[in-house]
Amino acid sequence: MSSPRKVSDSTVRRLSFYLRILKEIRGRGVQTVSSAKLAESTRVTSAQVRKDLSAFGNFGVRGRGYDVAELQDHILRILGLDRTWRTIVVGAGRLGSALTSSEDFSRQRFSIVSLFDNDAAKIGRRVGDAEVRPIEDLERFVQAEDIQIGIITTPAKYAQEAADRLARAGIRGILNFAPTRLEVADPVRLRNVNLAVELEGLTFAIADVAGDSA
Amino acid sequence: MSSPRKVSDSTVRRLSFYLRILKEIRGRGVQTVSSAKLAESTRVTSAQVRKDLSAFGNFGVRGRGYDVAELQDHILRILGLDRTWRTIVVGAGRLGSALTSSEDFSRQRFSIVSLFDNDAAKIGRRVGDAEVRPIEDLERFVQAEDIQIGIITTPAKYAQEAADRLARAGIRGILNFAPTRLEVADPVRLRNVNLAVELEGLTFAIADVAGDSA
DNA sequence: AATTGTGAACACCTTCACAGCT
DNA sequence: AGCTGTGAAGGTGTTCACAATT
Repeated sequence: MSSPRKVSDSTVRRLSFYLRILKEIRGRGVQTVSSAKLAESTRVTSAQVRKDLSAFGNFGVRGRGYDVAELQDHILRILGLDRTWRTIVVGAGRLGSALTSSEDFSRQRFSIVSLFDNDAAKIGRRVGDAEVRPIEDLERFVQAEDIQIGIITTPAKYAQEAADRLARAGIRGILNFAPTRLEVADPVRLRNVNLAVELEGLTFAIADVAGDSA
Repeated sequence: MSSPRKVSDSTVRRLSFYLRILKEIRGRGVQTVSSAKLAESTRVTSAQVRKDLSAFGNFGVRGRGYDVAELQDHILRILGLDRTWRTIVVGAGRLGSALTSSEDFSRQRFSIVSLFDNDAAKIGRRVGDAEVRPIEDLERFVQAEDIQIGIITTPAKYAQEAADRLARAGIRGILNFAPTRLEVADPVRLRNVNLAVELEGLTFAIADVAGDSA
């Protein structure tokens, strides 16, 4: 619906935070919110909030602020959360299983439909509502079940193969937790979460005298 | 050891990537590496690699490049990985348990010594080498066992209490997986990993026509 | 009176390009 | 000849500050 020129990753991340605040204050029955109030709750400046939002439209009313429900709907649509995303997890280890059962996913509009693994011992096991299937069935399953998102939680050595299978099957986005750089061809979107990098960022900040908490 | 003025978060993240590449090529017996080679493997420019490294010292040799083993040692020290970090997990749910057993942690210099939970049913349970203890024992344990890092994997509503306990006990850094903004006072370092934000960043990129894969 | 939307200023980060060292 | 280290240029993201609007 929207067609912004270029939106920074930081802006998109902040939209997620605004959304969380909006949900909370909407639950308290508040009708209207100012950029200053949103800024306070998310630890950014009010100008930042207004710039972020104005990249997608003029959602506010001068002198009054933003309508909470309306703004929430706008951001949901911008982030593509006005629909359910059919998702699979590749790698049915502890992390994959934990994510599958996580409330973060089910409470949002993400439905984890199945897990895949190459370990015969895990096939058929149930994790929440999903079942673990053999990796060989991945392509067929993605196409038959109209899966849009794949989450990779395999060991690093299998992650590229997982990405290739997902890409071949026509997946639209990949969230990669394996500690390795993946190659994916153009229409597929890739996002990485690397736990070691986060921990090392923390030890750097602790070990060093410099830096500032975030 | 080093005392750089100000180092950006992006630089620190890239150091983690360089480290991974260095480990790999060192394993292959390579002695020397150029910024161009490091850049190629990590998808940045060679100038970026040199700038990142030069913030901490002159590690390279003009005309020759960087000594692989030496550079690895430097980065390990910079990131505070030349020691073992005693760590606890607060929230012994699926995610906390998965992280505790994760190779990412044990393979690096992180030792997860114990988990804490407020659910009586979980107390005493073992996860890998660690045992789940009651949350009330946290402060005493952190001090007695000289714990430096706390990982929060509780539900959002308990996360601030967990952070307060950790801070009170004198923890040095917190890695927070709970989807909420935590307040921590000054000497404590905080880093957040928010799975919902990552997923929403992905759906934004898919839903929208704009953007570029990363 | 309050608060948005935004051009301009500012700060930060990345890339260029080359002098300097081996 | 090859490659680093870095000042300068270029680019991107953030904050300021104020005109516009209710």
